[in-house]
Amino acid sequence: MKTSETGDLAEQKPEAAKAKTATGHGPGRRLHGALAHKLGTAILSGQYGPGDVLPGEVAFAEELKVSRSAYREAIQVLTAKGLVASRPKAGTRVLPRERWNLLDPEVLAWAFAGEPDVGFVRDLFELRSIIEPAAARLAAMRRSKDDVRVMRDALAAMRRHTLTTEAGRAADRDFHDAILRASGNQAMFVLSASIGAAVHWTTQFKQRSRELPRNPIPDHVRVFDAIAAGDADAAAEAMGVLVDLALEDTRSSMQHWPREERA
Amino acid sequence: MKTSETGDLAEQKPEAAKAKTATGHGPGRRLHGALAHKLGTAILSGQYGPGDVLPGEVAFAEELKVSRSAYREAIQVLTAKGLVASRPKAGTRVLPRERWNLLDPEVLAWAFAGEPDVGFVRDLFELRSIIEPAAARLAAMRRSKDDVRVMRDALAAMRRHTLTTEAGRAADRDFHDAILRASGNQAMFVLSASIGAAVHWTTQFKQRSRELPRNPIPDHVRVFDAIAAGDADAAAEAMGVLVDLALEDTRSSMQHWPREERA
DNA sequence: ATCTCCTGATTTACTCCGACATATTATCAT
DNA sequence: ATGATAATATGTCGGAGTAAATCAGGAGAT
Repeated sequence: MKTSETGDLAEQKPEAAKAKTATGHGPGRRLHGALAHKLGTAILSGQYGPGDVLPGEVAFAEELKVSRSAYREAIQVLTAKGLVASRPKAGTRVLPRERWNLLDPEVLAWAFAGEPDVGFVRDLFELRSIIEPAAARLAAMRRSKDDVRVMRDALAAMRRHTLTTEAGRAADRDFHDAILRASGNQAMFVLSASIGAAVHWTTQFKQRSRELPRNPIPDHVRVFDAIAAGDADAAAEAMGVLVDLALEDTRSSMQHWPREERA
Repeated sequence: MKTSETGDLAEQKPEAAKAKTATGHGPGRRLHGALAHKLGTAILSGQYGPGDVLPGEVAFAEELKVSRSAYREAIQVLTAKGLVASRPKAGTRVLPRERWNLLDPEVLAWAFAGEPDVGFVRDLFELRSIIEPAAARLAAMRRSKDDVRVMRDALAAMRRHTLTTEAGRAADRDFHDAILRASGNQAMFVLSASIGAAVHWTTQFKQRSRELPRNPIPDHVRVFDAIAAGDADAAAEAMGVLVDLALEDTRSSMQHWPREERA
């Protein structure tokens, strides 16, 4: 992959892919970034639960073989994402889940780094089933010619590569991204980063379990046609079907899909 | 609750409100937190636009009269929220708006710290008009007795204090929070922090311009009754009306509401 | 002569270290 | 039980050294 979630800037640069972007010296990111990833996944995986208090700065930093500065910067990242909070004397403790910015792309990545919580995946799809049809409706009303072109290109790329390849999955993300962008709503487009991540991870899951049982192209074509034609109701309807089918595929590929009741 | 956006931990503590939470020694938060706020608002207000590169660490830290440690920790916070990215030699530059986590509660607070962008407010209400009716629908199907009780209490508090008081606005937030929570969807509840912030700031706006022209209680009662009765369609419908009315009020209180076209 | 590619030099962020300041909790005396 | 006091962990500071990426220069090929 071309580093999709690792925070890289300078995308205005035409191309400088030296193919050896992964320096390989252990942490690809900077040290504090790698630390934040390590601690973030530890928290998301439940290794440190809400209310738990982490070891003291000096002790923990020494245990992790990093300086206090690097450790503190990592903690600031986690604090910014609502995972932990620090106070003098009281130490650094993990906040209740309600405070976590679960829709933050990086947090989402951490959540899917290990075995993802099936309940959370269900919630994400439920959110998709609400957001994306509405976005498709707005996109049908507001899309520009440029939006349509991007969607058409992404669709063609999907057809060419199929979802079995990374390029195909990237095209899938591009397609959904283009719709969110065409909705003309900044706040909604921000969710595309979150939803895109969710789609990415779950698609990977489907991939892992078995061959794709369904050809996703026709569903996408229906959505595209409706948006291109400016038919808002049809776009929303088609997108609703698409998400439902994706949910169905994901559900069947996850062993036991619980209908857990909320506590 | 007091201190809605200031990151306080230890809410499990029964009560330790010393009433002097605002220490008053200038920055209420820690220094790096105050710095992040300062820089964040500067970026959100457009003082530093996307692509701009900030002064070097040493120079900027000295100019701000803080140590490089504090400055760097603040930058890590901004980086975690997608506002900036740093690279050796290249410096620290502001990322394009698309990368900003605009739904992060803290970022939202920074966005509303100055004169808020009317287009962005419109987008937030549009998002509300999509999320909240859907959440109300789910809440009608899944609400527990406890959820209903919380909503009833919040409604009573709203009636008692009215939206002219801070307590009343807090009750309003609690009401909407309770609905999002009752939806039984973690991902959706996370949005309540964002939506709640948006409601808070816009309500404050309405307050600033003139007396509330409309009594919000009846709308809320209709939503509550439908959820309590378990009528999903009625709940979604009532919530849709509520958001539309709130949008109408906000629109009329902002001088010129542009129907700007997207670039 | 122009362009490409490689090489090195400079600038900048990154990491580390040790010390002090501050805030909060816990302890102890009243 | 209440207040002052001490202990402890986070917060802040300043400097030194490392690693990395960009820019400039030069050798080579077109």
